[in-house]
Amino acid sequence: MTREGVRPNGFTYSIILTAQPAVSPFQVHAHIIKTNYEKSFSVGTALLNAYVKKGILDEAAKVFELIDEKDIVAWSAMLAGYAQIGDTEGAVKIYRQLTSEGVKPNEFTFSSVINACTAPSAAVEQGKQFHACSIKAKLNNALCVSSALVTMYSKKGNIESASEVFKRQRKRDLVSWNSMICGYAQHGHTKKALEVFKEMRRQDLEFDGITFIGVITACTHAGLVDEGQQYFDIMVNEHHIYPTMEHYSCMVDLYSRAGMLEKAMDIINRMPFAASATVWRTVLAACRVHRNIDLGKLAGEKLISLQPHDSAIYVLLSNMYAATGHWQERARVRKLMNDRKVKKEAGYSWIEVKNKTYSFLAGDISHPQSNQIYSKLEELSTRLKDAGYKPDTSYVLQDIDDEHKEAILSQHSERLAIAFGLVATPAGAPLQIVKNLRVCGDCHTVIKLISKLERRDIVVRDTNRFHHFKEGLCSCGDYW
DNA sequence: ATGTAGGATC
Repeated sequence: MTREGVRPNGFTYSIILTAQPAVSPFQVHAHIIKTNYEKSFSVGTALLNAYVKKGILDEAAKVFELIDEKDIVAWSAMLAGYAQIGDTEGAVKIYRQLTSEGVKPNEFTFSSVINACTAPSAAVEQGKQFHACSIKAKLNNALCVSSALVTMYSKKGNIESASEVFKRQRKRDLVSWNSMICGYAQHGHTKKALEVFKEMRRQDLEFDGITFIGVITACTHAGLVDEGQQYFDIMVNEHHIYPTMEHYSCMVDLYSRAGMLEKAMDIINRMPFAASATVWRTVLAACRVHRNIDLGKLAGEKLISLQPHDSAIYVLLSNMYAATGHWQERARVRKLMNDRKVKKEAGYSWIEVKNKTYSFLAGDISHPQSNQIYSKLEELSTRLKDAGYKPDTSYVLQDIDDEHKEAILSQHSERLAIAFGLVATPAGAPLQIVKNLRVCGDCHTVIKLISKLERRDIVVRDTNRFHHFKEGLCSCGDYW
């Protein structure tokens, strides 16, 4: 077109920027600058969105700034960019700017800003506030807003509100149903997840691959191995949905978590893809739990070759060697880690108290109320022991004496966060904790006891799922 | 004729 001397206009750029597979936004950007289309809101929005899809957010923000008259579509596109990278503060800032300039948010705006509130570090209250705003704007019933709300509430640990939003929906589409199934699945509310699925069947609705990811995950979290396999078969044979890598990952997780590692390997060997890092990670984690050192070694080495800079892999592998007393192997992995300058990700826990988020590292003493936190932990320690608790030091994988191990356990980040929650909130108030790693077995035992001793409902979200602790028991039934 | 949205396993 340009060779024949036809000048592109705004439509040309918008169309080419949304073409699939995506073209390089940098290249088109150059043409846009040359022909002076940077200020156009439609071209600018398409361009910034192209940068967002590539994850280049600062470039997207620069493009956004240059748009002359930013309409709600341009604002929403920028907001969606921040939401996509999980930058809650950036998204909230954009929302405030657009409303203060008198621009009226639409359903896309709310859907994105609520989506931005699903980030682990975002305060639960934040999402709730945008829910309220969407009600005021009469946009809360839009499909994309409702499903964003269901996902936000369930990811923030509030499955009751998620299901409330879902129940009140008069109109639903596939995404609405999938959001609810996946929410229940992540909370380990297997029965409810399957009930929602059954309701879809009763109404003769269409499913897609994501529906079954939710359903199989629900089975995984309850150890329903046969049922999980049945749903996979139904998906393939009755609904002719072609399983993706993600489905095979779920199946490998289903079997390996239940300790059926041979069956898991069978799937890996027979699936039509090379196993992804996710698959091997699942296997490795299960090998650590079920103490299968040979397979763990295989999975660990595969993983290290696939992702040589992922610290979590080295940690899992070295922990497995430590847990089985293979100290030489453990030293080898640690050395590899040092040689490659791979640093372990620190374990963090967050707790929200009065709309503020507090974060804790293991052994953290930086909090202003540190003294109170540690004396609460002391007090709890005595009461826990009276209640029959014995620390399980096998979760401490340093080669040190038992007394030190107990001290390390007692200062895990989730315990500090809970102790702070106990002293900083009124008696009986529920606590919500978020953790960036998996909760350890000993902490799991302790939190169950604390929920009983202190009469508190405690919800812990780790990297895998939610644990609802209540009256000495956990919703996961000790299977996670 | 063009630009913005929600649901996925580790």
